[in-house]
Order: sequence, then structure tokens, then C-alpha cells
Amino acid sequence: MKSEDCKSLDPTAPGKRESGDDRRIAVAKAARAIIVEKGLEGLRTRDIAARVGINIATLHYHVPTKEALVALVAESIRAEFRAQALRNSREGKTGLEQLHLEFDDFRETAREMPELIIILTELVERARRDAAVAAIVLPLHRFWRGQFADIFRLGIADGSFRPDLDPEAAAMIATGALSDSWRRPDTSPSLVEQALAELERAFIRRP
Amino acid sequence: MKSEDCKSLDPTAPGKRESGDDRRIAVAKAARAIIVEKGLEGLRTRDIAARVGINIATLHYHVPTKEALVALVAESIRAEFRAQALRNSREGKTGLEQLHLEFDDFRETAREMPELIIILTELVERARRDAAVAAIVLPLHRFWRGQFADIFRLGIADGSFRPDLDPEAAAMIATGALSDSWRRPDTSPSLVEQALAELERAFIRRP
DNA sequence: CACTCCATCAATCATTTGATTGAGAGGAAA
DNA sequence: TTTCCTCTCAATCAAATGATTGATGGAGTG
Repeated sequence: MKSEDCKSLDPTAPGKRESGDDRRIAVAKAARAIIVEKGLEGLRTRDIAARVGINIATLHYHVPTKEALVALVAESIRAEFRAQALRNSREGKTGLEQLHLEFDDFRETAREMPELIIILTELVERARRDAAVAAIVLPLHRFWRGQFADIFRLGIADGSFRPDLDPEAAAMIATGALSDSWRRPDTSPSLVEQALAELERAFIRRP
Repeated sequence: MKSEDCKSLDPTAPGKRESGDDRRIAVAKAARAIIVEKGLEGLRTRDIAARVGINIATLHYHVPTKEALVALVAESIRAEFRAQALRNSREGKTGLEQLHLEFDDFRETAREMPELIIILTELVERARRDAAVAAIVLPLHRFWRGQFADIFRLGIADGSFRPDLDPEAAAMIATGALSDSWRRPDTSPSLVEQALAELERAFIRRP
């Protein structure tokens, strides 16, 4: 254990040295904040260093290149999504119940970590050109979509959803609608709720 | 005699001078091509000038600042979407028929102008920080969504769609799913077709 | 022809920005 | 203490990048 002292993010930071891992975490956090403010496009190594309270060279010591920096951010995002996805157990639930759980997860993430999707969007955008980012970010989305597809498959089997439902297509619609609504700055929370309700009506089995 | 030569890249530009409007159009076109290649982030005034075949100073003569340049691109995108949206008449069609027309428009745009959505995505992304871009791009999306909402309203009235359909929410789902599927690089055309079919089943009235 | 304006260019400026270098402080191990 | 490794910084570089300046040729007009 090397660093029981500082940890104060920026203001005073009396302690002199920090372990490498902690620094990398702090760097990722600062980078994410800047991405939220100015976008990936406006991400500057100097700004990160300033926010963490270290020298540019020190930043480069911990994260050698900017590309690695972006990859680090992508990693930190993935970790958070992964953790969130595994919080609620889906065991023994019907398809519809699991869909509701999925919606709850979505609401919770939107409420408590709204910056996550902003960063994720920027990363997806960059993934089109950056293979390293794509390798981290695209599987993340596929995982999310796959989870919806599983839920729909289960729900068709247990009678929650329409028999003629196409699980893959429905999963694509659901994730697409959710991520798009999340991304847009001009969507009110109530409209999101309407969309969630409408998604349920769209896929549910009718008597 | 300084510039009898250049113009090499653009086949339609044998003469020396071009009218201001034509230049601006050429600049917008070049900028869009570069955005597709490298993203808004990789857009450089020099690259644009080189592609158009003019000097950087000349570029700045026509488009004073980079911000204005981005706004110009946004304008050109809007014009194209607007033109596309008004091509097919919706008169006298049922809600379902109009939905099909909307799907056709989507397929056509995806097929013939796939770069449009790439640029639009970048612009939407930037709209979060750039009010000038937001003023052009956000209304564009609202228009699209509004068109879907109108179709759903009509379709509910004429019996094409479910009576309990929420037009606004359905429009949000439809546009969200479509734009998201368009944006993602890893969605196959067949999956898009599946999604379109599923969207129809999701909203249609059941006997 | 004389005058004016549009469009253009070469050259250059002033910053920004990612990255590097070389030196040094502090702790742990020998 | 000496040695070695980790972590840190001031100083600096080289490239890029948006923007500006001053001058020039040509078209249109009176």
C-alpha cells in the first residue's frame, strides 16, 4: 500500500506521490469530465493533467499516448456498464418481468450516470475510425442488444410477447430507441416514459 | 499568370474564377467528404482548400471562420434532407401506406446517400456544444419525428394502427431505431429490413 | 480608358498541442 | 548508507492549424 494520504481529487493535493493505478483512475475520471464538457474533439492532454493536478510529462508517464488515453476511457466506461448490467438478477423471471428490469436499469443509469451515454456516444462515433476503440465499444453494444434479444426469446416462449415477434429485430428497435432517446438533448423524461410504455405495448402479447 | 493550372481535382472547373456561391457549394461538398473520412474532429481548413483546389486564404475569403464552415455544412445537409422529404406526395394515403412510403424514403436515403447520416450524426453530436449547429440540426430531427407522429395519428384514425398507440412515443421509437441502425457500422441490411418489418407489426392494428 | 470590386494567392503569424528530455525526490531493499 | 526503482516536474521541441496580410489579375461599369 503506497498511498493512504492524498486522494483529494484536485483542490489541494498535499500528498506528493500516488500509485500508478490510482493515477490512471484519476486520469480516466478527469478525461471523462472533459469529454462531457467539450467532447472527444476537445480533449487535451494538458487539460487532463491540469485537472488531475499533475505535470504533462507525468501524465505521459502513466498513459504514454493519447490513443492509449482514449482506450483507457473506453475501458473505464465499459467497466461501469458491465457492473451496472450485472446488478440485478434475472433468475426465474418471465420475459415481461425481465423487460421491466431492463427498463429500470435504463432509468437508473439515465438518472445517476447521464454522462455515461454522452461519452459512449462519442466513443461509438470514433469507433468508426479507431479500431482500438471499436474493439472495446462495439462489443458493449452488442452485449446490450443481445440481452434484449434473450429477453424477447424467453418472453415469446413463456407467452409474455407476441408469437410473431422477431427477437433480434425487436432488440435492435429497443436498444436503438433507448440509446437515441438518451443521446438527444431535447427529449423530456416524460417522453422517455411514454416511449418505454409504448415499447411494451408494441411487443406484448394481445389476448 | 498565377493560376492557369490548378483546378486539377474538380472536373467541372476549367476556368479560373468561380462565383462566390459556386465556391461555397464546392467548399461544402469537400468538407462533407472529409467529415465522412475523418470526422468533424479531423476536419481541417487546409484539407478543404486543397480538395477544392484553392488557397487557404481564398477559403477564408468565402467562409470567414471554421465555425461558419460547420454551419455551412449543416445547412447543406438540411437542404438535402428537406428536398428528399418532399419528393413523394402523401396525399390520400392511409396511415399504413404512408408508413411504407416513409420506410421507402429511408431505404433510398440509406442506399443512395449513406454519408448523409454520418455527417448528421457528427453534427448532432456537436450540436450539444454549438448553438449555431443546434439551431439547424435539431429542428431537422424534430421535423422527421413529427412526420412520423402525423402518420401514426392518421393511421390510428383510419384504423391502420392500434387504437392505444401513442403517436409521439411511437414516432420517437421509429426515428430512434432507424437513425441508430443507420449509424451503427455493424448492422447488416437484412437486419434493418427485419427491424422495419417488426416496426410495422409493433404498431399495426390486430384483428 | 479609369475606376472599382471580386476572387485569388504566397507568405507568414501566433497559438495550440502531443510528445520528449534530463534531472531529481522519496521510499524500499541490500 | 548505498543502490535502485517509481514517480514527478520544468523546459522544450516539432508539427499542425486557424487566421491574417498585402498584393495581383481580371471582369464589369461609367
